[in-house]
Amino acid sequence: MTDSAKPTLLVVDGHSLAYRAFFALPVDNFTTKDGQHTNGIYGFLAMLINLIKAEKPTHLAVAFDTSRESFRTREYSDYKANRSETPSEFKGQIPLLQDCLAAMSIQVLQKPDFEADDILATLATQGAAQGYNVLVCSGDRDTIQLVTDDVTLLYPNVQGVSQLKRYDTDAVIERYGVRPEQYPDIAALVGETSDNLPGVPKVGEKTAVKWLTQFGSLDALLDGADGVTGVVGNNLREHIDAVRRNRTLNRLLTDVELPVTVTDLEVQPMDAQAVRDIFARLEFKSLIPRVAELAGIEQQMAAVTSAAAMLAPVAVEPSPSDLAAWLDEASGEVAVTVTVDGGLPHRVGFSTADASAEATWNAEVAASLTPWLSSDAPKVFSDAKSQVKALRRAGVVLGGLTFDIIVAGWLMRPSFPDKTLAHLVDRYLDEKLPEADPTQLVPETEGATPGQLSWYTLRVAAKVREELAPSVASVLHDIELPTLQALADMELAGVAVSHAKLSGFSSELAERADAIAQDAYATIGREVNLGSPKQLQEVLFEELLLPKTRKTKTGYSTDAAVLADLQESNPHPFLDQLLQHREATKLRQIIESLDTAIGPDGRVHTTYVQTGSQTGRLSSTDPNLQNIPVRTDESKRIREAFEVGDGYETLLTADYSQIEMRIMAHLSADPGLVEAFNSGEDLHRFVGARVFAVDPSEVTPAMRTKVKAMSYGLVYGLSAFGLSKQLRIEQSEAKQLMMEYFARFGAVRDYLRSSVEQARIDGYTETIFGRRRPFPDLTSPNRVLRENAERAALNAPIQGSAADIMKIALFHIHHDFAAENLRSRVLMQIHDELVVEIAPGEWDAAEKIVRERMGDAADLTVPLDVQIGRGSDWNIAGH
DNA sequence: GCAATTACGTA
DNA sequence: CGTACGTAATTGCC
Repeated sequence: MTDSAKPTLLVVDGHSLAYRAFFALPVDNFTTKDGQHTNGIYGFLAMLINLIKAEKPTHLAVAFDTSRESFRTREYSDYKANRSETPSEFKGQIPLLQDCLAAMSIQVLQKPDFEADDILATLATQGAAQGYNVLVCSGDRDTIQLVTDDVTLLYPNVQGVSQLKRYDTDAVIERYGVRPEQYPDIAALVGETSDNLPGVPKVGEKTAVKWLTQFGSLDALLDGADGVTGVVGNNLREHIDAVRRNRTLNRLLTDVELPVTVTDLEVQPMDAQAVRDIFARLEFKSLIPRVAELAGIEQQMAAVTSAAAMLAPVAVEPSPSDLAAWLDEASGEVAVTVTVDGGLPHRVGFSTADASAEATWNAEVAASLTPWLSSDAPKVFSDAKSQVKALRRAGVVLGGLTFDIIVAGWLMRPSFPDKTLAHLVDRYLDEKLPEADPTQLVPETEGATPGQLSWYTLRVAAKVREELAPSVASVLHDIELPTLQALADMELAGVAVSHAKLSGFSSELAERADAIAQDAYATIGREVNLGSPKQLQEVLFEELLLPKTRKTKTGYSTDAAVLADLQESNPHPFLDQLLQHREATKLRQIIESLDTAIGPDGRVHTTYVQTGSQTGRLSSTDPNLQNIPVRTDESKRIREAFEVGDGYETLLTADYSQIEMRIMAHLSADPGLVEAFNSGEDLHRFVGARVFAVDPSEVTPAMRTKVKAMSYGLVYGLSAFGLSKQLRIEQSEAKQLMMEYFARFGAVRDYLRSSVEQARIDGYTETIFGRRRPFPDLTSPNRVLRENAERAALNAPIQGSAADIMKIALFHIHHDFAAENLRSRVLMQIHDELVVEIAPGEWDAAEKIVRERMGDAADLTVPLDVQIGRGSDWNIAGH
């Protein structure tokens, strides 16, 4: 029992426990999508969390070995020499584990030349002397010697680390028959196989205990060794030096000099955001709430000493005219929050540095506030787009949008999911946004009102601005905020989709899928769920006995590439039937989701997620209009359902051709590639002619396919292995192709190399327009993480610059259409393509704007080529 | 009911 | 062992 009046010090041997967890947990179940093994980290943290929860330590530290070498190996070179090489899968986990502990504000201690247990011994001794209850958690038996009335050992059971056994003095006596301080004497006599310390032959615990009880101490035993009879007595006399050596080596040091004292180990509040970040990276979803629970306890404790968070002022609710007058007089920026109900404004709230006000949206409020809302008076929002849309539905065109904290937060940290005001309040203000609990009918806590939300928004904006690099700020103001307004209008406009065209096709595909399924069942003689990879594996690899394919986490892959390979090596009708079934059902899925998304206005309104990618691209959801099939004949029928809407004349599509390769030419300034784009020749033909040293007219389709794959692959960091795989050629041939390619376009390789190197130095990549993406993993000692980061870093400036260019073109077009009073409007953006709905009589004017704005969006050393199409539906217009 | 996994559509 | 996304179905866990 612990004395609750005393503080509790918990010291943990990180290395030995993580190592046990590593072997106890199946590595297959603990691997991130990046390939990082996490079983040791996970097992250790799960144990530590349970331990903290159960023991509630007031002071805490985790110690690590720095390497296998220590003063002990210098004294006895065979110490631990029999241990097998530490698996590399484990080694890489230790730095990540230490990152986790740092995020949890847990003190990590290690010291060259000493083992973790020496640090534990030193801290335990200090702690006990200073009146702490001390808990030592270690997987090394030598720590038994530390147990006293004040020091308890927590030792893992044989299996894993989930169960810890408590050793106090009585428990040690019960288990080993001697007092804790005598345990090293026993160990010295018996020896420790795991440390490569042989003891006295034929002497086990029983004999050792008997001797010690008989002689009273190890010294007395060794002095009186001549009096010990029998074979074991002879053995003892012969191995007396080994015993002395063992006893020296297994004595833990209690006077290691450390940079901290026990009082410095007081439990600190966790950095909640850092914990979430690193746990998310390691994909420890289930651990996050468990840590949060702990953090809650700690924050309560910490709150006693730290100042209470500022409380949001109660917003006043003035008359509409007073509110408008107050806004007009506001000197600086005003934060605005519009709550939306049924797509329309419901409540509006405003906050300046020193006051907040709010109102319920109605005709009178709308009339009073519209002039200010549509003016250039500076306004800050949190996630403006949905609010901009609501206002626009109410007839108000928002002006003066100068900051959006969600977009700005994303620009600074595009990889982190700070997608709500609450996240940002947490991260930048270190406060909790009051939120109503949606699971409770009568919430215990009130949610913040719009005025209060604005107050938080304004304060977050100030913090975010401080951290915003100038180049990123310019991306926000010059690209993202204008784009936001254009996106709002695109979403509101939607695109007309014909239910009639879709529903017929859908049932046709359903019938086809059904028929294929029946054939497939006949082929294999039973019914299976063709949508279940698990059941398919049984059929393919156990019943049809086809060769095993690429491994996945849960078995063997059955994806299309794998099935195509199988079909080639082991042709079987089932494979084809499965592929066809997949194709039909997938197509039907897409059609169905599209069909159900058609609104009462006959149009589909997607949502563009402006913060949806790490590179600067948009993403599209509910439904995703950026992955509508295009490659096959069947998919054309889907695009035919995207029609010009009532009151409009035709659709226009405009796409950038080879924009990423053009950006590559610009950034690398490769003379060959620049010439390719300035020559007017087909890019792949031109490149093929150079690579294969033939005349452009002699470039065969096969040659063109190869250089095309190579060119596109470059942008993604493709390897010779990947290239050979894709082109189904020998790796040696792929290697040769890459050599020839770089011999002719060497500046491309130089650029790619130097851009990754620069990113390693800076810690981030930057697009032509200054958009940044951090890459902390470029310096990771973990090869998987590092190489993944290198490929992403290679791609980010190219994909990101293309996204910048498209956004610039988009908002310019949007702006020009309005400025020239055209009714024509942009409907969709598919990364390098725009779809525009042209009002009657406006083709020439609209086409000119689109062509010029896209062509002039960036000033590169190569031209931006824009392809324009026209037609009554997306399929026709897209040609 | 939720999360993980697999597969697949786009640029 | 190719970047960036979103969706849907199955499956296993809580």
